[in-house]
Amino acid sequence: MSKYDAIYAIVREIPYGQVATYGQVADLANLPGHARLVGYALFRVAPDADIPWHRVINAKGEVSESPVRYGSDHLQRSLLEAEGVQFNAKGRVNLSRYRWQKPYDHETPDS
DNA sequence: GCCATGACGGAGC
DNA sequence: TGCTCCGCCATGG
Repeated sequence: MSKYDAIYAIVREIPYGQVATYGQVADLANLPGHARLVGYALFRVAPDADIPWHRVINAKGEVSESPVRYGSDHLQRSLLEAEGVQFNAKGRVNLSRYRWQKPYDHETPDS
């Protein structure tokens, strides 16, 4: 699970009131394109670690959920709202506004 | 060891 | 904007 340690580290560094997409976390965790593993990894460790997993959402800006989660989506949304993240009528957030982005490193959105 | 599934992403229609 | 299909990797039966 060492490789996932990077994922946990990234998620753990997500600041208050901001969110990150699985793809973004995957990229920052040196796992480009493996967004699925990020979600899977979080699913396996979330309840067992002190990680703000509720700040990790999908590229659609919507809080992902699973039949097994059964209601945790409500909790995640509540936590995000408590941090100042506003949800629209479709239950999605404005990624352009709440998406977490590193101050300045090597990664740039575009040119 | 193989098969099916899954907190996703991106491209196509 | 919304839905569908494909790809990628790890886990569980």
